[in-house]
Amino acid sequence: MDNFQGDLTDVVRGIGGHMLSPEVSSPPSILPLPQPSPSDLHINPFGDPFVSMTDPLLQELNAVTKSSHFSTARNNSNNGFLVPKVLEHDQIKSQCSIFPRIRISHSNIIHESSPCNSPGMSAHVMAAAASPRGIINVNTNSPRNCLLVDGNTFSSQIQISSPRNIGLKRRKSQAKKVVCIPAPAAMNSRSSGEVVPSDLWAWRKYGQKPIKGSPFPRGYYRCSSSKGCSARKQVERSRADPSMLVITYTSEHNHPWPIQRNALAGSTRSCSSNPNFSKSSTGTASFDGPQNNTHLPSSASAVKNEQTEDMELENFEDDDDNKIAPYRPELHDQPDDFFADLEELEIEGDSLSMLLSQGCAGDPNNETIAFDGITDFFGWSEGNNNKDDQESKSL
DNA sequence: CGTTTTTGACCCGCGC
DNA sequence: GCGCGGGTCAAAAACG
Repeated sequence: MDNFQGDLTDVVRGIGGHMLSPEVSSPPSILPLPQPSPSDLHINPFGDPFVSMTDPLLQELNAVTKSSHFSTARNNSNNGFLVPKVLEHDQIKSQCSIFPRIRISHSNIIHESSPCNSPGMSAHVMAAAASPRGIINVNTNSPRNCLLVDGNTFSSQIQISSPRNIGLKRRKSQAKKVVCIPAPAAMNSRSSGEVVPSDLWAWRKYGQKPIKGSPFPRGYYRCSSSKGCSARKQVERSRADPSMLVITYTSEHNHPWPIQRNALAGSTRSCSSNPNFSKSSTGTASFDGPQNNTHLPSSASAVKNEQTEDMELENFEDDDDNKIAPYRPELHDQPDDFFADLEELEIEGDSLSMLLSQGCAGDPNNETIAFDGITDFFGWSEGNNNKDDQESKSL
């Protein structure tokens, strides 16, 4: 058996995202972010061609990065700014193993309050876009898009690789979106001690394979939110940096955000490990429906809309496999019980609620957004360990 | 009971 | 054509 089997089994419901083609042997080049239209500026900071299938959490992250200029005047210890440094695929090195706690100031600056001392840390977003050659290189100097940072600059590297790698056939030519995220161990873990980043989509694991050359196995997940949904994702640890998780999204969701997470039984194995997935009185995971989607900080939901717009700018059409009608998430106004639900979350110690209460929900008066909610939401905060530990013990 | 996870087997693409 | 490696299937087990 594979000694590492447990490493990825728990990594699921993960972050939505950005892509990059793992098929590309050489590190993808860094792309300049497309210049968004004024209206887009609030939505798709990364110019993610897969926005239509991005998970809300990532979108939120995008929103954050977008709304901020990712300045990195400070990066050490406590006051360093958030540094969503996007590294080259498989070249992720020396990043914090833990997603930094992020704070968004009113001045559009993201602060990093994590112990991470690496200027580049956090969201490693790699986007793969269609390119005739597989890799597109673009550099964005736009303060808005480019999270340019070097030294103490903030680096947000967006990697774009073509979904259709030359020579690859159907299966391998599918457009892929790769997201690289920190994968702190022992967080949100199950018996295996693996991290379980969560998102609003319901993912069902359908396979796991050891990958040659990598000590870590790759987990295969498909969307279980809707039957017939072709959305899939692969989760594996970065070879270069085991502390990082590489999530590859394939295909798009052909349905709106799940109204309810179907899983009530088996899913709780992973879902329950995340305290942020509070259960409703009916036992339904809190982040499971369109309404719940809107429960995300406004930055997230707001982003969703416009990202969809940007999506059309990207190239999915070059691959037959991509001829999926762009998924257009239905954004709803905050439901009446929106804040009621938030309270529920807060009661359960959900940092997400804190995040919302601190301004992410769109309160312009709040100067700082405790982005801790993101990490907690993803189950990346150390606080989640407790529950996980408990769960582990029970297993 | 319904759903997910686990895991060995099978299928497929690719390089030789 | 063959072997390798990656991706998927599907049955059994686990879970609430």
